[in-house]
Amino acid sequence: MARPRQYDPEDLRRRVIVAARGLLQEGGPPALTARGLAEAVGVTSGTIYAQFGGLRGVILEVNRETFSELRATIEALPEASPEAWLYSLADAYVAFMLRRQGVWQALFEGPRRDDVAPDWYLQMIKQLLGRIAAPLAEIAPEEDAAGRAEELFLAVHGIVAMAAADRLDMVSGRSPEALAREAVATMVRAIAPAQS
Amino acid sequence: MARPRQYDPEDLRRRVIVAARGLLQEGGPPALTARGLAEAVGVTSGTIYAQFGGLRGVILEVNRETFSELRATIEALPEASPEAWLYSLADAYVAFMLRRQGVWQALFEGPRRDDVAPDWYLQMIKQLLGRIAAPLAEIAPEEDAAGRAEELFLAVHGIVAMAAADRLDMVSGRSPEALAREAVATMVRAIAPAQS
DNA sequence: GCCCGTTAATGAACGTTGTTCAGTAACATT
DNA sequence: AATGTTACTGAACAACGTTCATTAACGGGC
Repeated sequence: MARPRQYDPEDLRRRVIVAARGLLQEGGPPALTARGLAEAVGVTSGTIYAQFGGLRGVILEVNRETFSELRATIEALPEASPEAWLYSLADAYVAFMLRRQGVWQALFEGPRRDDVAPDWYLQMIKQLLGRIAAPLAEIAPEEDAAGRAEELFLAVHGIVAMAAADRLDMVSGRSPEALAREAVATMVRAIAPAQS
Repeated sequence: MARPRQYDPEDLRRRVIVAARGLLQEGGPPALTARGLAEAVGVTSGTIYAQFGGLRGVILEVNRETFSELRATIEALPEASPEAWLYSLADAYVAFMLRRQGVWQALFEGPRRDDVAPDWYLQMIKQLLGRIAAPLAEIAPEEDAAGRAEELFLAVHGIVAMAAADRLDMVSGRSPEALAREAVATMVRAIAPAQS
């Protein structure tokens, strides 16, 4: 009852997202333009608007995948003692960002003051915080693990955000990995029960 | 030997910077457009380009003032014990950002990968780090105060950056002030000599 | 007194951006 | 065959940063 789809919509979505990630990766957020993306995929910008509702929609889907991969990466971390696991999480988190700097920048770039974050955004963060809280609770049962997890996450976020913007060297000569590990160490030292 | 300046260049620079801060403050970085700024000041965009070399130049001057005010704010903090001073620094830092969210966002927005930060940028950060390191050194003389200062700064930066982007509520229900103070507390607890 | 060199400032233009939407093309149904 | 419905195009729009030919207005040289 209609013109047949020239592109399989599922396939098209995938190709758009892949192309968008490619553009972000090599040129950062400014490289992700509607026309450039359309050309890379082989359609016109109008088609992308029909499918995603705009560039923000595309970025949102890219971010969804990024978060999803981050979760998978974390789930795949080998089991270890609570403390050791926190270190490997810090390492993995930094490495994850470094391997996708351009895409990572899109995660935090330009959220306008009035747009609401989708639910899955919040859920992903909540899940990540839970993953941090668990080992902290084991290390120091009498501490507020959830609160400490927020704190540790934000500390590492500060490091990673600076590194993602290529500005970490303004603050420190150390590598983001070293700084992230130290943030973990500091938290552990602060909450570990005194072992006189 | 030439057309007289229609505007006192010094006065013009001031008016441009003030207007730019106003636009940033009420609409964030997207509100700072060449034409909008020119109209707000009462000149044409070409004049701004002649004086500042472009929008980046204007933002740079705004940032210089922001940094300068931040330094002044910190210098004006009342003397106190090392630990108490760190808390008031954390408070002042958060309050400073909250009172200038739009301007603050411009500090970290869109530095392209290839542009170098001016010297005074680095100097301001170095100075701030030094101000953090001094009380840390008093609290824990045997620690690497400079390294710890970097660490604490980055932890607070993570909090403040999230809050500046109106995204802190995705991570924590607590206020940025509370989180920043806790970051200080954690650092102090981690490095304070064991007092058993 | 007149002209001219020099500089300040304008504002029209260029290219690119996100976004929209009237068209067009192509199939399913009647 | 005619019609309805949908997918897709691509031209258009407004706004952006930026450039630069043009204009305006003065001091100094003849």
